[in-house]
Amino acid sequence: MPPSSKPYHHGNLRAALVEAGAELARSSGPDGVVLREVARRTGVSHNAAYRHFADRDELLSEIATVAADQLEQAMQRRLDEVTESDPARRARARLRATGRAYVEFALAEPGLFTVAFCPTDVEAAGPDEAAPYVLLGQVLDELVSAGALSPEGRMGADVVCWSAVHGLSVLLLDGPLRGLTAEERGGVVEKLLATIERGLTGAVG
Amino acid sequence: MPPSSKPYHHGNLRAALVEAGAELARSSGPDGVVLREVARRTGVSHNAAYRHFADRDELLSEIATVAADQLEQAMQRRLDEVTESDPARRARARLRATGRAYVEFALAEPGLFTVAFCPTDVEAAGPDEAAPYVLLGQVLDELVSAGALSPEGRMGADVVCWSAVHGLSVLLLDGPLRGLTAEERGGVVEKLLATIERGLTGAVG
DNA sequence: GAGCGCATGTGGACAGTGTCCACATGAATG
DNA sequence: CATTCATGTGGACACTGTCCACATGCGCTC
Repeated sequence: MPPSSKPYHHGNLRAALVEAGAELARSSGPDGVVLREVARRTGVSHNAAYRHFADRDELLSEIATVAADQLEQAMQRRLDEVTESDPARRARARLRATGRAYVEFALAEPGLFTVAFCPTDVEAAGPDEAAPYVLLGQVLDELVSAGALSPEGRMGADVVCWSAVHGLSVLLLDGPLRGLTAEERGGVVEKLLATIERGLTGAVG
Repeated sequence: MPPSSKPYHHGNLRAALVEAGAELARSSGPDGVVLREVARRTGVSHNAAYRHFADRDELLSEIATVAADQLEQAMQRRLDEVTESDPARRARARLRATGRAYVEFALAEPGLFTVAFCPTDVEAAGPDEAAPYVLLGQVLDELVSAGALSPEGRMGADVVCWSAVHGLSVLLLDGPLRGLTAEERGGVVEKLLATIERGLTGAVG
């Protein structure tokens, strides 16, 4: 039986709900993910979701995973665009690309970005599980391999980088920094990336 | 007529509502600020608030101002504790104290901190109005006066510092970094502050 | 000092939400 | 073919923000 049509009562309701919810999240953020509206869009009665999710929160946290994956993919795309060949310069460029992509995604997909980080209480998993975090860790490891970052400097560098770009994203999104022009935003992002890079490696290349 | 008792229908209902709302915000964050509960706690009927606020959002944004003021006061207190006398070292210490106080407040008062930065749509005011932002700007100016930060480096430094501590606060609060022990948190905060300081000034004192 | 107006507070209503319940349906199993 | 159990339905409840018509009484005007 092809996964299209309706092999069972509805077929893959769970996936359909997550998809509809993600669409809602994209356009309206966490508060836009209304259980009854998700059901409506999936062409199913309210309550149907309760056979697949204990809670609205459980659906939200599933959507959050989807959003985090999209963020990671966006970062990966930007990473792949780096063409620099000198190892140290390459690692530095890839670090900057990571940060740039992060803020870029937040501004391009504010709803998804917000959902990706909305407190969910579910999954007591540490930061190691978050896909974007893993990616950042790899890039920092490259920096160490290239000799641009000392092993001592590597410790906790993840959190420093992440905090900086995440904070900037939030402040630009709905914090006091919204309203900046695209040009101003660009300058601020570069300044932040340069500062972090210099702070971690002691120089900027 | 003393502002106690009830000089008019209720007296200063507006202020009472804001206070009750702030209490709710402190214990339960933005979603905890429920119009009807605020009214209940103030001993007034629901709807009464509508004579003083157009909207729940308008009340929330008033509470946000209160929360921002408390944040600023907490930062100011920590600033005043710096005793270093050498100008450059003093300015650096004060910058670190500012950042430390910011994260400290976020962790100590998560509800108020979140409310202080929840998107309110009201007041299109730029970042210049936010009290904590002004404080940070002053400290950075001290750094320039003390010769520890170049005027070019000063440009945009506000945003860099703010982004870093804000991002860290958010990630520690309900992001993937919650669950860190107090000790781990302390280490991360210091690492972040040192990195920013080195990135801005080129050295760490 | 009497009377009135308008800001202030009240009670009721409505739509919308998340969640619980009892019930319906039908695919898979014996 | 009958039964079972996961899956989906419809109705209900408590709760929310917001709008409405109405009540109340302070402060102004005559």
